[in-house]
Amino acid sequence: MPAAYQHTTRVLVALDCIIFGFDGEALKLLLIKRNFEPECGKWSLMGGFLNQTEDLETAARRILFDLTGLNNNYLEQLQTVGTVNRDPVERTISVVYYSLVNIEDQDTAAIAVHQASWIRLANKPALIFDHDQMVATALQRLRYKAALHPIGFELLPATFTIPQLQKLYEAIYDTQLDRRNFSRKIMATDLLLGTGEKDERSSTKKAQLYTLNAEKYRQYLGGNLTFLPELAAMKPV
Amino acid sequence: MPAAYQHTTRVLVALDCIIFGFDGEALKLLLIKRNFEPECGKWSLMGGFLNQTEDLETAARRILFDLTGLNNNYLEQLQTVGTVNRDPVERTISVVYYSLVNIEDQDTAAIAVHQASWIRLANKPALIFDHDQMVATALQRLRYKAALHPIGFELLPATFTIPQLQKLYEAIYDTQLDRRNFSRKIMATDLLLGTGEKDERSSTKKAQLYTLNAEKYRQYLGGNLTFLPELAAMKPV
DNA sequence: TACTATTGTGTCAATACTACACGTTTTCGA
DNA sequence: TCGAAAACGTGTAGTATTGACACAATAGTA
Repeated sequence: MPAAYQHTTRVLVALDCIIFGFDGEALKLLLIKRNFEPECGKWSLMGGFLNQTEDLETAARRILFDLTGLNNNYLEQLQTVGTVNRDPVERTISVVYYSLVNIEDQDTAAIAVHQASWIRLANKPALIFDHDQMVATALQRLRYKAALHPIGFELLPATFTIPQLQKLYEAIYDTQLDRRNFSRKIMATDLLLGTGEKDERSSTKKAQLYTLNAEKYRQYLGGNLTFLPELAAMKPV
Repeated sequence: MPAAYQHTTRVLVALDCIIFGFDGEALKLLLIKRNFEPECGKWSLMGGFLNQTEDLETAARRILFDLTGLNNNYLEQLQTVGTVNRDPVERTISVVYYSLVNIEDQDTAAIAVHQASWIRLANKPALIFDHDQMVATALQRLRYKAALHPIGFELLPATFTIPQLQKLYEAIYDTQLDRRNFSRKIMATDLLLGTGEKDERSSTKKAQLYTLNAEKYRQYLGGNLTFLPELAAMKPV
C-alpha cells in the first residue's frame, strides 16, 4: 500500500464560523475586523485553517472557542465552498459552520482581543471574499431548520418567557406572529417547563419564565416535524 | 501580498457521489466495485479527487458524468467529512454530493466500464471507509427535503402516473400512503400537467400520464412549504 | 384611582387532514 | 362472452388544526 495517493493536488482547508446571537430584539452576527493580509482591516467571519491531526468539527469548535470562550454550543456544518479563485492568495476551500450562541454567555475579553463585534443582521457590513454569500446561506438554513425543529432555544438564556421566544422567531423570520396562536402552538409541544418565577425586568405585567424540557427537546431534534407551518409562507432571504 | 499562506497543512480533497435512482418499486443506489487499492474489489461510492483548477461542484459533476453519462441532474452538496484517519492512505477530506437520476436515462456502457450496479437500498452491501455513514445521511436529507419540496420528480421518467409517484414516495419513506389522499394532495399543488395519454404498460385500468409543470416546479423549489405533512411522523433512518 | 401596556386564556369559523365508500376501466380466465 | 379481480379516479363525513379576534388579569404610572 502506498504512503500517499498518486493525485498531486493538495489544497489549504479553511474553516469559517457564522455565529448567530440574539439580544432580545434582533438577530446578530459576531464579526471580526481582519488583522492580517489580504483584506486586512475589513469585516470578516471568524475563521482559521485545518491542522493536520484535527477533525473538521474539532477545528470549527477550536475557532469558535477562541473567539467566544464557549465550547458547548449548537454547531452545524453548513456547506463547503471551493470556487477556484475565491481566495486571492492561493487555492483554498472553506468548510463553513454556523453556530447559535447565547450572547449573555460570551467571553467579552476574548471578543475584544479579536476586535470582534456583535452586529445586527440588518446592519451587516460587506464582508470579504464570499462571506456574504455564506451568511445568506446560513440564514436560509436557520430559517429552514427553525421551522421544523425547535433549535431557536439555543439563542436564549436558560430561562426565558414566551414573549421573548416569540420575539426571537419574529427576528429569525423577519415577520410578525400572533401572540395567542404562538403561545398555543408552543405550549402544545410540551417543550417548556414553567419555573414558577416571573421576568422581573419587564415593566408591565410580568411574564412567566420557562426552561426547556431537555428530554422532549432531544426527541424533537431527532424527529422531523412541522414545527410552525404558519411560517411556511416566509419571506425569501 | 504573499504567494501562499504561512499555514503548512494542505490536504487531499476527494469527492464522493451518492447516486439515487428509482425503478418503479424501490429506491436504488449506483455503487461501484473499487478497482484500486486500498480496499480494491469492495463496494464503494463513486468518487474522485479535486483538481487544482476545478470548482467543487464541477468536480462532482465530472465524476457523476463519468459514471452515468448524465450531466444535467439534480445534484446537491450533502456534507464534508474529515475525520483524521478516515482514509488509511493519507489525510483526505471528502466533499459528499448526492444526486437523483432517472434510471432510464443512464449510460449503461459507462456503468459497465466502472463495474457499477444499481442496488436496492434495502440490499446495500457494506461500503468502504465511512461511505455507509454518508449514505445514511443522504437518505435522511432526501427524506427531509422531499417532505418539503417536490424533488422526487427527478427520479421519474419525463411522463409518469400518479400511482408511480406515490410508489416513489412510499419507497423514499419506507411507508404506505393512502391512494385517495395522496392523489388529492398532489393535484392540489398544480404541479402536474395531464398529457391525455395513458400508461400502456399497466395491466388493469390504465393510469393517466402526467408531466411536470416546469414553471410551478421552480417556484416550489425556491419556496419552503409543507409538502406532505402526513410524512412528518416518518420512520427514523 | 384611573389609565396604559402587556400577558394569559378562550371562542369560533374556515381550512386541512384522515379514513373511508363507490363507481369505472381493463385484463384474464371460465 | 361474461363475470371476477385488480387497479384507478372521485367524493364525502368526521375530526383536528389553524387563523382571527375578544376579554380578563397584572403591574407600573399619572
